[in-house]
Amino acid sequence: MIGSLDPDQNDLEQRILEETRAHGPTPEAIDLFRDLILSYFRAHGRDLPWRHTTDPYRILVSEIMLQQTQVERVAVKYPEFLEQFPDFEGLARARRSEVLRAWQGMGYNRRAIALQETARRVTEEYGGELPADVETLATFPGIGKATAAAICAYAFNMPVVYIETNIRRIFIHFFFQDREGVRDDEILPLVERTLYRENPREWYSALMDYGTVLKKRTANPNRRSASYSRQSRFEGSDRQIRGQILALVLAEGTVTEKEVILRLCEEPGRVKRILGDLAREGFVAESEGVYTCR
DNA sequence: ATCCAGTACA
DNA sequence: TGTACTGGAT
Repeated sequence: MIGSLDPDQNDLEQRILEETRAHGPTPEAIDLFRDLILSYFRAHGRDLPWRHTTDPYRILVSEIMLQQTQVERVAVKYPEFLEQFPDFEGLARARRSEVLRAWQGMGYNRRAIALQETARRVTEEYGGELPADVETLATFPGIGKATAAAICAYAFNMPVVYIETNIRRIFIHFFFQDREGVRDDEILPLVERTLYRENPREWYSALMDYGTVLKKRTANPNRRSASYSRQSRFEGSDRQIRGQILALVLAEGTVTEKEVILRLCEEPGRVKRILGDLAREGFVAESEGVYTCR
């Protein structure tokens, strides 16, 4: 049963909360915390497609997909995408329109362009081998500090220290119980101290799963993060229009600006502007008033 | 309404 | 430091 803790895990959680509340992140609290996260994972860890591989390409694809997209949706797209684009070379030489088509439904379509660009650079500049260090990985488009570190943990089992939303939620819950405005630079030393160095890959998988159950049981602790901010409305946004235009181009193959304006029922000036944005960002190419996606 | 294994750019 | 980016689930 997802979202439930065994009685002994529930007990562990209470002891950690009491210990940190009374004395802060003591060595004892750190030990109990590590026990809890690992015992939960070993009893209830999720069986996810990207946990059956350590292939750097496959880990990269999973991490890019998982940026701001729910696990359940990625779990559906991921195997399909890998079947169509099985390795760096296959993705590098694919048509952009095919990559975007395969990405449809995931959102944040620019990730697909960035991922293909990364695949091309890996094949052309790195002999088809994904570099195994955080600094180099962060030079690729669409790969920032968090994704670079995650790749190092999952593909290369390196003891990296990083923060993303599940990690943030867990550490705020356990170690910053009565705090507001918790900054990431306050959390990072605790990520470092708690890291299970015997197996970073298992440790970070375990953190992801505990973060997920915690979300189900508590008011989101991330609202007490300094980096928390609400996101803007989607309905009626440029983002929505962008998605609609791209879907139209992918469906039709080629469209004129006039056709796009006609089909969208939006302010013509707005549609023109967004179409221009999409062209600049490489989603579509314009030639003599006709837009296509190669 | 909220928010999801964030990144890039102003 | 703040904001745009996508779309679906709850």
